[in-house]
Order: sequence, then structure tokens, then C-alpha cells
Amino acid sequence: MADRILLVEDEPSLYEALKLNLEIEGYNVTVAVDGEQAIEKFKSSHFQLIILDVMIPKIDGYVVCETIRLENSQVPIMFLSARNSAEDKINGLKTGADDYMSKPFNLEEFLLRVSLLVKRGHALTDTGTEDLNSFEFGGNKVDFSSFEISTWDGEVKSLSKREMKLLKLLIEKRGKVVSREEILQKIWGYDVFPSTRTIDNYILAYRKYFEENQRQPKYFFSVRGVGYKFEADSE
Amino acid sequence: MADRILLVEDEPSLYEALKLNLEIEGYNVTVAVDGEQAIEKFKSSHFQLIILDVMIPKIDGYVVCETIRLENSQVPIMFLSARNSAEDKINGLKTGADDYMSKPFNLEEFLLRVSLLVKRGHALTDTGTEDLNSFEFGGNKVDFSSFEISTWDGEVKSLSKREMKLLKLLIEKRGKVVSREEILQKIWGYDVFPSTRTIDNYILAYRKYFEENQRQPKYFFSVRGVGYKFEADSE
DNA sequence: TTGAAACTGTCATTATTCTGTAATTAATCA
DNA sequence: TGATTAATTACAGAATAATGACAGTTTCAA
Repeated sequence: MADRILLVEDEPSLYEALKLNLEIEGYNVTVAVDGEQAIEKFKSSHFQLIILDVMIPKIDGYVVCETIRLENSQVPIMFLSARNSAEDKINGLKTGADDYMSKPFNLEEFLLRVSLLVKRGHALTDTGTEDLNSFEFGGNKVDFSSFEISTWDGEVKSLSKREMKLLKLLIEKRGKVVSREEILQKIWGYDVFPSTRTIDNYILAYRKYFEENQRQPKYFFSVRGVGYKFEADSE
Repeated sequence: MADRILLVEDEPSLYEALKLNLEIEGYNVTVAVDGEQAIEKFKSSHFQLIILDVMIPKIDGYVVCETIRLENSQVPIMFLSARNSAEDKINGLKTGADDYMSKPFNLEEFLLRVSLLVKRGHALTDTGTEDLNSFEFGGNKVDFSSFEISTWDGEVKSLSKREMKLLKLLIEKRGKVVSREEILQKIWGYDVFPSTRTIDNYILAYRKYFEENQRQPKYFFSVRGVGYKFEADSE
């Protein structure tokens, strides 16, 4: 079965050239021309690799990358960027990319890196990578791939999609306050805006699951007027 | 336990700086100053990552890389090179490297790539690809080669191709939620998209075959908004 | 042509998510 | 310190969207 690649690039001459060459290599290529499309296509289908230009309309590449990582931590992501600066690369790698190429790039090198990443993806999903997607704090454990949690008092529960996604966001940003706006954007998207009560409900739920004393949280803090913060006890 | 890195580099000022920085990051670093030493040390010990300068005395980097790959080793290898030419990179990646950096490079980027590669190595070496011919859970047994199943209540049935393929996917990923998109892509391919009801039907069928109580499944769980998960009771 | 397998549509059934309101708590300022 | 204001907590339904169940239709291969 052909491997599928999502190519996110707004400049027609470039994406057509890349698409053509990738197809010659035997990949099945889907193109998205802006960040919104990218997220939409990512959600509606499954890919073995995502190639992501940083500078794209509507939602920039970094944010697209973060959004994707909230749902799926496995797909390899390759960044493309017009600039060759170290900060850009570092930024990209930190937001969860697996590789980075600066434009203009050599086609053969590009194709080689693509095939490495696709192969890696296979290796990862074949062997089952435990532990990369779970997180522990206190006596609690969150398993992102099975959507299950086990808590300090020995209970095992399964969380819903939203619960998991928001929890993941908080854990990834642990130690930092995440604003309500950011939460709304990252979890609910850019057009849907549920009432702000809704977020509280999720925090409430987390405290019920994980805190020994709900009224005096040790992990899930609210910061008045700003947002919420998750903090793990020890590292 | 600290991850071990084999650093192959002949220039003292460079390898000392890198060694120091890697050690600060918590790695255990072994240095080799030429190709011969590199191969020797590689053979006598196990590393999570090999960092390989191309231009080193006695045996050059490419050859060292090929030699290591001949041992059928999965260790991630990162090339360092003084030149930034595309041919060099291509050459390196073709001989089996996983990443490539040109000197002079940004230290932070270097350390980030190192940590990515080390993590990847862990994921790869975790479990060898299992290749199953049959699988048992509860009182049920699935035989993938004969397409037959026998169930807890003593029945023997044979499954259709699709049924088996999807069942195998779920079992291979047991314990993890498999998204509908992934199922569609892996079982049906990228051009055919049956209605999402279809997948439910297969799950339904599995529950009929294997579950004692269809309404309270013990093995085939659905995770709303995400996909399905198979879980075997004991291991 | 026949039968098994695969797919689709519909409606019933739930799990999940959202909203409104009241109670509580924290922050600010006189 | 106490009064005032603003934000958060806490529930309990209500609304929504996803899945379960099944019957009927199509497809494909023998």
C-alpha cells in the first residue's frame, strides 16, 4: 500500500514540483495550501508523513505542528523554511518536528530524508512504542495512546477525546499558565467558541480524577484572570 | 540509566567541547579519534547514538558507517561534516545515516537533534516486530493463517479477508486506540472510502463472536470521537 | 445464477459536551 | 478590615454528536 504524504505549501510552483517528484517515488500526495486546510485534511485522513512549510497563510506552520501533535504524537513531521537561521530550526524541532530543511534545497536530499522519515514512522508503529506517550505524576498515570488513566487511589478510568486532548495540552505546557484563549483555540479550533464555563468543567473533572483533596489542588491550579496551570510534583 | 553516545572526531578542541556539552545533558560519552578505533569501540560496546565525523584518519566516516550498518545494527547515526555540499549529505544519508549536520553548527540545534535521535533509538529497540500467526485472549483463539477463530463457547468459525485484516490491525495495536481514519487508510486504502458505519459493523461482528456480553464488551472498546481499541485481558 | 461478503441508510440509544444558575472564593480599594 | 466586584467552582439537566443495531442492497467471485 502506498504511503500517504500531506504536503502543506502555498506556493504552486513549489508544491507542484514536489508533488510530482514524490509521486514518481511512489507516494500518494495530498496538498494543503494553508494552515486551516492542513489541519482539516490531517483530521479527516491518515498520513505517514507531513511536510510543513513554516510560512503559510491563515495559521502558521508551528501552530499547525502543535495542533497535530495534540492529536497524534507519532506522525513524522518535516519542516520547510525559507530561512536557514538556527532559531528557526530550533523552534521547529522544539514544537515537535522530526526534521527540518531550508529552502532552497537539493531535491535528492529531500527525497532521501522523506524516505527516512516514512521508514521511521513504520518502524515506530510496528513495534509499539510504549512510554513515549504516557505521563506520570504523583501516583497518577496518564496513557495517551489508550485513553486511560490510573489514579493514586488505584482506579482506572478512560477519558474522552476532549478530556484527553486538553489534559495533554496542560501537561505539555506544565509549569506554565495556559490562557483560556489558548485553550479555546487549540482544543476547540478557530471558529467554535463554547462558553468559558466549559473549560472549568474539564479542570473540575481532572481534579476529581487526580487530586486527593479537590479543594486544595496540588496539580491543577487556576490563575485568576489568566487561565490554568498544571504542575507535576517532582521530576 | 544514562544513554551512551559514541563520538567519532579527531580534532581535540571540537570533541572536547562536544563531549562536555553532551555530558552536561546527561549522556555518557565515549570518544574515538579515528575510524579504526570507532569500529573497535562500536563492536565492543553498545551505544544509543553514534556521532560520526566524515573526515577522520585511517578509515573515513562513510566506510565506518557502512561497516556498522553491515552488522545489521539499528543504532541511529549522525554525520558531521566540514562541507555543506548536497553531495556530501546525500552520500551520508545513502550510506545509512539518520541525520546530517554541517560544521560549523549551532550547539543548541545539535543537542536537540541528538536528543531526537536517541529517543528514536529507544522507540526502535523496544520490541522487535512480532510476527504472529495466532493470538489468544479469554477463551478465544484467532488463527491468522487459516482465517479461523474458535470462541469461548466452543464455536469455530472462519472469517472473511477484511474481517481478519482489521482484527489483526486491532490486535497488533492492542491496548491503543486506533482511529477511524487510520483504520480506513490501512484496511481500505486511500481511494476507497466506505461509510463510517461499515467499520462499526465489523466491530459489531467481533463482539458477537468473542464477547460473552455484547453490551458490555471486555475486549472491543469504542472510544467516542476517536476510534476503537482492542484489549486482551492477560498477557 | 447463487451465495457470501461488503457496504449503506435509518433510527434508537448513549456518552459526551455544553449551558445556566447559584454558591463560593479571591482580589481590590476605600 | 470590610465592602464591593469579578472570577471560579459546582451541579444538574439540556443539547449534541457518535455509536449500536439491523435490515436491505450491492458487489464480486465461484
